[in-house]
Amino acid sequence: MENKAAVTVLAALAQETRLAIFRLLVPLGAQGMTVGRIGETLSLAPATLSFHLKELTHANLIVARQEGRYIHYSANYATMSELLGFMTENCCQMAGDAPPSPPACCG
Amino acid sequence: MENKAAVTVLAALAQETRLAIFRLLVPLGAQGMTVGRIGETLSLAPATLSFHLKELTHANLIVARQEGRYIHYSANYATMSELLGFMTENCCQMAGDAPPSPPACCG
DNA sequence: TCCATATTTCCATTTTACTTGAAATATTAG
DNA sequence: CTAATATTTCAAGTAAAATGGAAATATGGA
Repeated sequence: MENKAAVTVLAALAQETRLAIFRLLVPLGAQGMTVGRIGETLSLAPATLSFHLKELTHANLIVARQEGRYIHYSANYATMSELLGFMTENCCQMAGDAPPSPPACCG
Repeated sequence: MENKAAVTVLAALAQETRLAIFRLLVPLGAQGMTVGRIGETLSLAPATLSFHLKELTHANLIVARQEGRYIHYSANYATMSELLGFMTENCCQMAGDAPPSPPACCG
């Protein structure tokens, strides 16, 4: 993952409503949840919800799947994993330099 | 780390200039870098840089240390580590439910 | 003290993000 | 086809973030 892509993913998660949506979807696996039910659960106006779903989709953090007349959104674990990889990489690359002590995130 | 704190940290990193500042500081360990040199390195106007340093400081991602008439900023590994913990926790808590397959970020 | 330099604050401007009602689109059921 | 429901798009308003010039503050050196 590059810098720009990381900013996109971070920006998508850096918003209370979107983080709530993502966290709601994560435990549900590939089945996900319909737009309507997400809106009910989090008390969001349809247009507001649709806006945030588009943001998360654009960041590739969630994925849409049509089923009947409903659309299910589910978390995309791969992107989350890539972001974690990017951040860990940045956090730990300094170990090669001359740091006073290795950062905690490097285990 | 709670949801709200996570949003603050994510928002601090979800901006190209701030992510660049943070990534610049990470390999330097506790010594960090002066404001002036950060500004030179990234070609930032003093007011712009100061604004972003404040944002990163508020998120507790960087720390200031005065040395002579210079101020050195350095990365705060602890916050980075907490954020990674928060995200991993969220990413992997679903393993207890009924997911089709464990997400990649859970190893 | 007085000067020079480093950094921040203030302020105004511009840009970008968020919200929501209403209209449009899409899909299924009858 | 028509009606009903799910979701998105449009448009317009409000709020928040980002930028940078100029002034203010702080620190060390002469």
